[in-house]
Amino acid sequence: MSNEASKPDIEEVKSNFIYQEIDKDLAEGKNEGKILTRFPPEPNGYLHIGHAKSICLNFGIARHYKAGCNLRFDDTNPTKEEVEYVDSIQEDIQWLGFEWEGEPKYASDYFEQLYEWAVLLIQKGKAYVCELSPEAIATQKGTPTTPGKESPYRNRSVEENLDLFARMRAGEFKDGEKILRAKIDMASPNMHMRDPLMYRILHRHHHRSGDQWCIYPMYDFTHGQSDYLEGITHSVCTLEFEVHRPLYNWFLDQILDGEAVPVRPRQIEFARLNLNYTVMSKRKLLELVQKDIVSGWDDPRMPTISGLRRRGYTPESIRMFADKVGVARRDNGIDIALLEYCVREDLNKKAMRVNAVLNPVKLIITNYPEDQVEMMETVNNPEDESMGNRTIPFSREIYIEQDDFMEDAPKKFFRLGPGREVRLKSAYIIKCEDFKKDADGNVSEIYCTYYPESRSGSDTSGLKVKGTLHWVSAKHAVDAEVRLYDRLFMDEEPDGHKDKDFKEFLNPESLTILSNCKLEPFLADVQPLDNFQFQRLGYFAADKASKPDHLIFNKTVGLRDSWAKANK
RNA sequence: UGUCCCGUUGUGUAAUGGUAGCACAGAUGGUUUUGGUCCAUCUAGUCCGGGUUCGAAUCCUGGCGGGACAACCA
Repeated sequence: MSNEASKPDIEEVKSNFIYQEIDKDLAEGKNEGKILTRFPPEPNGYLHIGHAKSICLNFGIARHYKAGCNLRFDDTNPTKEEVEYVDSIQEDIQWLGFEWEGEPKYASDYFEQLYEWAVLLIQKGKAYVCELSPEAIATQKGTPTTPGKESPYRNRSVEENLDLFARMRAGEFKDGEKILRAKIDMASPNMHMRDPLMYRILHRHHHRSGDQWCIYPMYDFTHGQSDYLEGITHSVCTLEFEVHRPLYNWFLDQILDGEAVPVRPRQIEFARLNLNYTVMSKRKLLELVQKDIVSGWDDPRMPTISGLRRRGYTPESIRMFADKVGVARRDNGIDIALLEYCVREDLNKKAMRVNAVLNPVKLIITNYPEDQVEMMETVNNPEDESMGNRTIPFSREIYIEQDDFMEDAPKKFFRLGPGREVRLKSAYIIKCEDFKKDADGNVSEIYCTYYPESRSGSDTSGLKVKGTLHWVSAKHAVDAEVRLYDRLFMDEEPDGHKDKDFKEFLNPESLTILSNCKLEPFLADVQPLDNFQFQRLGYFAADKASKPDHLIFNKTVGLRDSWAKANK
């Protein structure tokens, strides 16, 4: 596998228990020393940050062992799956920096083989056609603490089962009329071994196989064999599939019938990622999309890969996050602050510093010549000298942030107020002489004088100030819309309440649109998804819909703000 | 009242019979033309009881607590 992720941009972690298990298998000489993993999404929604953990794990294992990782779509349910999802999943994986082995695989490619194996099981007396209704099967199945009852159809002859199953495939029956079940043990303590469904009738168009089939294999009858067919050595998945493992092994045992095979998949489970203040189920995310609670799967408030991308997260930051959350088997709840830390950490080194005033108030430097414009030199990124310098225009009238002025400021306030002095970043030190309020009592204009000898880079004034403000020259400013985001939910675990719907915890202020923002002219021709640090504010990325005549920026994450914290 | 899985600072995660470490979060101080970054310091943990052992987070055992499993979903 050769891909971007093979450049270790972060310390490679290989200490989790899955690596240790693989090392053991290798030491025992299993699978002829081969390693092949796989990422097996169902194309029924967009990928989210929880999938990113799995992707980084599976592709990361492949990278570590110089092996491959397959992408396989587990597309056995045509009622929920769509090509749009197939496409988005591929895009997201590639964006994250990974490359799968060969062509993408599809469980639907194995339908014919799976059908043959189903026939084999019937022939061996290990599967039968059942005609019970879903409700009847549910009651007959028992509960985790009480054994189930055998179906009256359980002991049909092999010939009758073969005939019925062939006619199921031929389309002689309606949806739900008949199913194929494995004949295992209705009293098993493991519910999945109580004669599980193998095939159901679904007269539905499939996104790949079209109308070729009207019976579709269940996931449980598909997954293990798909892994086997592809030669997957380590089938890494989340904990909820642990109880399925005996069933996968049972199917394979029946099919292999004692035959020694070079590679047999070994399933290893790990705990899924939980992030606080959000939900992480495709069903719930789909609901947010369908009910227009968010603008789509890639709404920047969504925990989807596409949402995070649009929000301004980088692939590196998400990989770093996956690395830091680790892999284990205990339930976990990750603090969203860790994700934010990762993106700040990455963007701090990469993002160009620019000036943007989100809530502007005009400031007039009364002793600065009316028509003078000076080009002030400023560093693009103090963390990376190679990013160089640029110049920004300075003039008599500028915009500063409303928050940077207080009429009656406390002693610890290092910004502007009557009689106070501050440095304008990359420009002069100014002193506030006066200000004006509008009819509503809001500060509408601030009047200052500047110290000509305090020019940035050649300051001979000897003046010392505590605060530095960002600013934008009024006549050179470009207008922009800036979208601020807060967490989508106000509760740490919105879907963790038994009697309350997760939507009750939606944060009504999760999106704030600022339409009167003033940016330095450099930002006039940005490309969608370009990352910047708006000096003193945070990291922002141009939205996918941003255009030169209507600039739109999304706030990725704010800078750490010890002033705001101290004032809480 | 079944089977299986899991309990390490607030949150994650290491330590695989031998000094309980790291990261995030939190606190304090220093540097700073971003109240950012960076640097330094601090806070805080092996669920409980018994056993094995020179020695237990680790092995055994009994509790307690949490999770998964009863879709013609994956």
